Parts: sequence; structure tokens; C-alpha cells
Amino acid sequence: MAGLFKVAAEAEDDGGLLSDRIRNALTDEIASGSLVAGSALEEQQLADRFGASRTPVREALRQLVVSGLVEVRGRRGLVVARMTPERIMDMFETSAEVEAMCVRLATYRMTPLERSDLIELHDSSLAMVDANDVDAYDAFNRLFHEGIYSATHNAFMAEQAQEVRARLSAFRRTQLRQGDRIRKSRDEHDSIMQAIAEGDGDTASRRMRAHMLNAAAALRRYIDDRAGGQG
Amino acid sequence: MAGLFKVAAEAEDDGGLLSDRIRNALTDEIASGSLVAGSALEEQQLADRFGASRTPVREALRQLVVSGLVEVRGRRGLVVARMTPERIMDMFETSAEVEAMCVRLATYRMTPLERSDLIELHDSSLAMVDANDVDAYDAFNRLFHEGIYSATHNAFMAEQAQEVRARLSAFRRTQLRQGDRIRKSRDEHDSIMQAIAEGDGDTASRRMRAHMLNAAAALRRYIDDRAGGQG
DNA sequence: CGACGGATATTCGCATACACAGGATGGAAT
DNA sequence: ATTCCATCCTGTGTATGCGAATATCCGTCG
Repeated sequence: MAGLFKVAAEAEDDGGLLSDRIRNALTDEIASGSLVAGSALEEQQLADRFGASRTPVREALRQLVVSGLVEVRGRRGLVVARMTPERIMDMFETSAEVEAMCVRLATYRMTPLERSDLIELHDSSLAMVDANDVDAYDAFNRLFHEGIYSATHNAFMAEQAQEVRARLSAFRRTQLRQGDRIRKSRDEHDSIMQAIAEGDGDTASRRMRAHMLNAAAALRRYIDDRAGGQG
Repeated sequence: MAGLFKVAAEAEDDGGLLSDRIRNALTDEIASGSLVAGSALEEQQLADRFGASRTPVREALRQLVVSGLVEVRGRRGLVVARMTPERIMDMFETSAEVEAMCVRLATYRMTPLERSDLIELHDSSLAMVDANDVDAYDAFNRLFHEGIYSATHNAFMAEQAQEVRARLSAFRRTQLRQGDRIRKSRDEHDSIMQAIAEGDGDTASRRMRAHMLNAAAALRRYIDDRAGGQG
């Protein structure tokens, strides 16, 4: 999953391994929702689409299975991981705890430069909220949280947090479109930033946890609205 | 990595996929230290060893790369992930935070049955300490922590915690052999159990973090003793 | 004697080919 | 008409072959 962290690696798409290229492409499509959960993933079909043979496609798929984005169904092929609402909630809760853990460490360890960068980044999000630009805010949100991961000064923890976050990215955008969630999200960021500025890691941690759980609650409302349960 | 959690799957070793069998075997060998960090992993050689062709070996290796146990070295083949002391410490710290996070939730959520099972398990470890049986204690330790993961009643979090833990298993045994670390470990478990019994999740969490960091410190002393740095 | 360059050999990355399993489909029997 | 069975067919799992890239080794030159 170290690869996910260096998304700058997309630049070397042509130079890298074919299987990696396919893996990254599929990761993006699953995370963005282009490939909906439960879709069958046929090797030959994907091979044709990417202009490759089945071998690199297979390797990409097996890697996605390990990272949890794809699941095997016996010998009947692979499907995009279909997650139950319960599992999604579990993942959000885990993400909340992980983020809380990261922001606590980050508060204690970030350098003045990192702190000022994060403040500047946070300030920039106000315009996106006013414009109600969900895509821009989603992109900002990612940078904000990645900035916190990085400020933990623990590369492994940052990777783990990033991995969990990546697995939820498909749902995060959905959740942001709920009502005025985007503005509330920004407000919550603001209160987290205050705690960080005061060097109060425990408070920042609690607020981050609440922030993430609010996002999860918003998603749950959305899921409950859409369907009683399509497990 | 869900596969790691159901280690009962070892029973279906013969029935399962060849690439899975190879992956599990290599995982065990890396975790146990049979394959030392930095060793080259040649596809043909492994294929011969497992009586298979290169294809399933390749798939197994690529999966191990994703899970972080193996790393790629350009086109010059793969090696068992060589971890720097810094990275190992990062992993231990992450593990400490993750365990702290789990025990906090577990304290609030475990059922009376889970609590009594955990107490019983903990009590059983005293004999192993008295006998200074590191292997037995190591096995108990695993059950103890897995019991806590399970008591979070969050399957995803349990899997994540398990995955982090698995990646450190190679070092954990080493650390337990340091001085009277095993007895101290047991004492720390005891204080954690007290907090759990009192339903004080925050205290349990702090004590768990300290417990894990103590283990990391013991390992660091060991590393520092052995070599100034063999990165 | 050391360094540099080319040839060889090893090993990876991908493609293709073959084997096998499970499901779908069609027909026949009840 | 429905159900059961046989056959085919689709798709996965594995093996092998070929091309490319790189390390190694040896010879030659400085």
C-alpha cells in the first residue's frame, strides 16, 4: 500500500509495470464508484480493455483482493467488494479512531512549518464551502488529512491511515453531498485546528473522532434513506 | 489479510489455491524469521521448492508486496522486506496506538462472557511466566490480544489490528526473551485487566499503550546491543 | 594492477496455451 | 409442464515460452 501513498507515481504510469498500472486504474475506478460494488470482474474482459493479456490483470486483481477492494467468489470469479452497511460503519468507526490517533500524535509532533502549512490549507477550504464545490472540498479534505498523517512523523502509521482512508473514499464524497454536511465538516475542521494550535492533542483527538463519526452518521442517514438494506 | 485472521484455513491448505498456499507458507516463514530480511526471493527457485510453476509463485509474491512483507527492488527481483530500525519502531508505535484504541473500545463493548473469558485467559498465563516458557507465552499473548480485538465488536478494526500485529510477530518473540521482560509483560497485562474490569476504557488504553511501548523499548535495547545499525 | 567495456547469463515481465471446474442450456422423461 | 440429467461453454488456475533488462564475468586497455 505504500504505492497508494505516492500517488505522484501516476506520472510514471507509462514507465511502471503493466500490472501496477492496471491495479492503480482499477483502484481509482472502485474508489470513485465507476465500478460499483458487486460488479463482476472478468479477467479477459479487463485484459481487452487495458490492451494486455490476462497475466498482469490477474496480478492486479490478486493485489486488490489483498487490499480488500475486491473479493473472490470461489471459482466463479471476482467481484468489486460488496460491503454490507454494517461493514461500512465498522470501517468508518475504525477510520475515526485511526484519524483521532493520528491527530493526537501529530499535534504533539508537528513542526511549526507543518502547522502553518496545515492552517493555510484549512483556511483555503472556506472558499470551497461558500462555492459548495464538493469535488474541490473532497480534494482539499484529502490533503488536510494526509497532512495530519504526515505530521505524525511516523511513516508506517501514515501509510496505514492512508490505506483505511482509501477504502472509504468511495463513500466519502457521497456523504459530503448530504444537506449542509460540507459546511459542518469545515466547522469541525476548524475546531480541530484550534485544538492543534493550542497543542492540546487529546482535545484534537476527541474532536477528530466526533468529526469522523458525524461523517459516518451522515452516510448512514443517506443509506437508510436510499434503501432499507440491500445486503 | 482477512486470510491471516482465519488461520484455521491452514487446514484447507491442500484444497485451496496453489498461490494461496505459497503465500501462506511464505508469510509464515517471513513472520517466523526463517526467511531473514533482505533475502532475495527468486521466482524459479521458489517454484521448484513448492513444486509449482512461476505463475502462482509470482502471484503470491505480488500479494506479499501489497501486504508489506516483501519489497520490490526495481527489476532486480524481490527481497524479504528489509526494515530499518526506524521503521520497526514506527511499526511498534503504530501497533501500540492501535492496541490502545482497540482496548478502549473493547472495554466499553465487551460482553460479560467475553470479559470472563479474557480474565480466564489472562490467569492462565501466570504458569507460563513461572516456567519462563517464551513460546507458550507468545502463543497466549496472541490469543490475549486477539480476544481484545474481537471484543471491539468491530470486525474491520479487528482485521486491521491483526494485520499490524502480524507484521511485527517476527520481532515480538525476540523482544520477549529480553531479561525479565516476560514477567513485566504479564504484570502490565494484569494492570490492563484491572482497568478493563473497572470499565475504565481510557485507563486501559493508556496502560496498553505503555505496555506496547515497553515491548518496543525492550526490542530497541536488543537491537542496539546487537549492532549499531546494519541498515 | 586497476578500470572500463562488451558478451553472456540470469531473471523478471508479459503473452500464450492448456487443464479443469462450475454453471448454463437443451433435451428427455415423468 | 416441470424436473432431472447430460453436454457444452464460459472463465478461472496453472504451465511454459519469449523478449527485455540487468548483473556478472572476462578480456583488454590505460
